[in-house]
Amino acid sequence: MFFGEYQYKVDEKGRVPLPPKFRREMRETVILTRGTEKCITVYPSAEWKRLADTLAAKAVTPANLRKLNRAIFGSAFSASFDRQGRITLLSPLRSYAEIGDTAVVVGANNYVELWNEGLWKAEKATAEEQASQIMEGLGA
Amino acid sequence: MFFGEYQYKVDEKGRVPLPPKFRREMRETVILTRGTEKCITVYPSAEWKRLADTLAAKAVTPANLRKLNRAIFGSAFSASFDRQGRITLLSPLRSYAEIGDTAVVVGANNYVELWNEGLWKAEKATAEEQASQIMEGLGA
DNA sequence: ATAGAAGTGGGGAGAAGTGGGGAAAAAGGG
DNA sequence: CCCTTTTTCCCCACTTCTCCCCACTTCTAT
Repeated sequence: MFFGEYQYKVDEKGRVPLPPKFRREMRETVILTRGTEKCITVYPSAEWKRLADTLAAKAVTPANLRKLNRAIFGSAFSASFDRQGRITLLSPLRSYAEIGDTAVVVGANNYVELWNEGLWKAEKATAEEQASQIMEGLGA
Repeated sequence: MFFGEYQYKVDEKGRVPLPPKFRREMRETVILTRGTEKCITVYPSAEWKRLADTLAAKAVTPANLRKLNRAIFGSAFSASFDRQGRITLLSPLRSYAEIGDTAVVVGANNYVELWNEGLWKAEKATAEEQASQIMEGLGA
């Protein structure tokens, strides 16, 4: 389970450390994809396989499945940790998420997201608002 | 069950003791999050898991679930007790709750809150006022 | 009065964050 | 086809911070 929010520097080579707690849950290799929102999503490879299978099972026609495959696997990249616990972000992903020399690493249960600092602030504000509304509804 | 109000010093390293009675109910690890009001909320890990599950179950769409995940998991941090019964507050949480060199520890049934002294006084005043109004309404 | 528990403070070992260098592989041009 | 240039990947080194342990003081209860 991934949780917490951490800020790291991205060096000139596009390397970003992940928090030690996260590394321990990600054996060696991870999968990076474009998030639906403007961020990079990081999956442990086991979780990624599970997700891919689930999606494939939902495709109703072969043509549909091929399209899905292209979308899913086409924009996925694998990355592995160097001895310092960093992964290297490929430039297409990095520019998509608008990540410059700073990245925010966010744990989201069974996956991890990488955000541009400003974009994350905005997203976080709306996310917390929704959450607190739900909590009100729970009578908590 | 947590109740009572205690005042402790926060040392330079951000460490705060919790009352011995509280420690006994929190085995080793606790979860710290940003409170809805300006404070830090401390959950026993089991309690937090229950809360997280309850919230996540309220999601109606995948997009909604992602947002909730960010709010729930993104602002949660784990902490454990040192041999003196203290936990260390991470600076993002600490600055959010405006906790300097003093913290008020408040028991609130199944969780615990950490407050800035002044903010707590203000909150307490309004809380007591509202509570008595509510009790009137209940005929208690 | 004394013993135990709790509050408070500081120091040291180890881990984590950050930046740079060099070898191997890949790409491109002659 | 070979040589040159560039890029990628991996390893190393330095600094900072975190975590864990120890010590002292204060309070409480017997």
